[in-house]
Amino acid sequence: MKVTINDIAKAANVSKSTVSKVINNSPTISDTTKRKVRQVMSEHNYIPSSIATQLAKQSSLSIGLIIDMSRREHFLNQFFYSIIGGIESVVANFNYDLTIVNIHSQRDNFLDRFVLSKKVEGIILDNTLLDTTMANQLLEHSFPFTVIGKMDGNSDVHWVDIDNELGGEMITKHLIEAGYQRIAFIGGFNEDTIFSQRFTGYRDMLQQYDIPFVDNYVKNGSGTTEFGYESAKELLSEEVKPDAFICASNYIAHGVLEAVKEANFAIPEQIGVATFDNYPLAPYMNPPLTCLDNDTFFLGEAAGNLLMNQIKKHTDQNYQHFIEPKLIVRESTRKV
Amino acid sequence: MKVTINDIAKAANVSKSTVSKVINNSPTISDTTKRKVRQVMSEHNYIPSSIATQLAKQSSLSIGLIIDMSRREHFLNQFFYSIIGGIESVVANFNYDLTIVNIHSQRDNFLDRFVLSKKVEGIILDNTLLDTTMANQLLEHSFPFTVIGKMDGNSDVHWVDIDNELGGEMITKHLIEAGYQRIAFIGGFNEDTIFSQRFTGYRDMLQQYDIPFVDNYVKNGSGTTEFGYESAKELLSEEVKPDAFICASNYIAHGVLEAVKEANFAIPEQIGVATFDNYPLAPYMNPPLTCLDNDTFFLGEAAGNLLMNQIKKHTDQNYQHFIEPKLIVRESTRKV
DNA sequence: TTGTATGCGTTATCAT
DNA sequence: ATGATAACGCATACAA
Repeated sequence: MKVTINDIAKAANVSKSTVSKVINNSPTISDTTKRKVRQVMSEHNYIPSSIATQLAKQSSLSIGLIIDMSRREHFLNQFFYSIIGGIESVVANFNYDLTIVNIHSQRDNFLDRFVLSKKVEGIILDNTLLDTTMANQLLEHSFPFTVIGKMDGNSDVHWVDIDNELGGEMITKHLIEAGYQRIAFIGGFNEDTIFSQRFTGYRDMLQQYDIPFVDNYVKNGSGTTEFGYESAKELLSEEVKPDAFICASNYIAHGVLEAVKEANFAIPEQIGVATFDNYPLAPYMNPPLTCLDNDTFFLGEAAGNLLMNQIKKHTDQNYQHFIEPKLIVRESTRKV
Repeated sequence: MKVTINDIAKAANVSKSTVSKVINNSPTISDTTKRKVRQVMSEHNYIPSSIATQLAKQSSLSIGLIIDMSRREHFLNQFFYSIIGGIESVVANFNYDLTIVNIHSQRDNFLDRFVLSKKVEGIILDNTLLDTTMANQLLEHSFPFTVIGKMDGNSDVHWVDIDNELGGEMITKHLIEAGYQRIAFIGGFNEDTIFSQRFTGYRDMLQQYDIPFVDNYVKNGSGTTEFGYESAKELLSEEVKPDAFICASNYIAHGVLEAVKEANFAIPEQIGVATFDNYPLAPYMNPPLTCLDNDTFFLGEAAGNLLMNQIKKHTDQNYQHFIEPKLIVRESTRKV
């Protein structure tokens, strides 16, 4: 049933090294032989064993994307599909493919399972999955890896990240220039890097415009609709209300929208609302929401390129870089 | 730098077959030897080569999930993450892992690339990616595969699907029992299997309740917010308006909601709105939307089990089955 | 241009 | 309980 290179060699009356050379289209084989062998191969429905090739070439031709499926709420989850698409689009050019590696237990040693066992030739993971120790281990083994998300502390680590700080600046600047004066920031927890980076951008931009930073206008909490609703409601009942809200997530934005409408303020005339992370329904909210858009397909591409360059030993002049978000202005912040 | 089973054998003063047996925890090796060898292995930081093991065992320990990334709009994409989670959760139990295989060109022969080359031991794909010819080819090779989505025509094909027809029935029945009489169905194109199955359920349930089927109450078109909006607006301006809308997608639902509010009808008192495919923001719409919920993690699990049973040659009594959707009743259809 | 021999790093069979 | 040796299916250096 199973047909190997030997069967082809016999059937074609050549040696198996000749067959191998035909498979790899070696220039040292005559065209007539190639034709003959190929003929036999297709007659016998022969496809070389990928595993045997891997062993002989000492290369698995696949890379791993490490994820932690248990964290359902993770920022990257919603963009999983497009990130994978981006990664795949580049590794496919090298005939590599992509293995999804889920981390199961706390100390799931995917390093052993995939890296040292040579099951994959490189990995992509996000910065929450990698501490400095592991990064150094990988570097010692000179095992190719790329991090999604900024990594501090080691200038040899290849990473690509969305520029969340810039994003925070952009969205804040937009609101200021649109004419809003008292901008609230309804966000997540400080421990969340993405949140705190965005928050930093917000804070810096206020300063740049000499707008006083009001401690009370910043709400920390879970990224839920309820939290958005409660926060906005609370702020709107104060003496000096905010006139704009920056929401750390769409859920929060929904809650804020509800609260603002309930309090009978007009959006965007009286209150502006902007949110991070554009999503398909954002243009169809009432009013359509101004968002920051992240090109996560491109993020995946960038990560893929960074990794393949390491694998192929191409030098990469710039292996730590940010991807700029894009501001999509919609009705919800068109004050004028 | 690279340490193999031979190095361990020498260092431990045993033969490499002994080392191999220790690796595989063979009962024929004495505990003392095991301890000794394991000691040496960890000292040398030795991890067996996955590729060599694969070749020797003739098993790649991995399965493939075939997808077509170019179809960004495909129904299953939004559930990609949870489907993968479901699949991974079962294959991981067998120490298998999951390779993402993107189909690039029209006639990308993933059959050669992955199936015949033995790069993976089984595949999961959706029914739009597989015609009867290919299914038969796979069956001939007795290559394990599982289809996501119903496959007609061959009783040997393993598949699992969401019961969309039942879903259509459930949502319709709910509306009828909630007191709505004239139920419109705003959907996609008839060529879309998912849509037509749901539509069939809708139609059947009307009949079951002796409610006349009004041709005009069914709108076919793209699943966009615009289409939902226009369709609802049109229907609401008729003499005998519908008093409920079933929406084929969340985008459509958004459009319908807008149109209904604009026409100043009260939801759910005057008009009921229900939609397929529960999504995170559905509970936070205004009003919260009644949805049909599909457990896509479970769908992935089911597909994984169906596949692993084939690979492990466990007989599966029931290898074609539906997953029941769940109706989540929210404010938008609470007429009374 | 083609063939021979050997290696890739394991597992498995059969002795011992 | 352990070891020698032959697979596993291909690639490649070197010889012819």
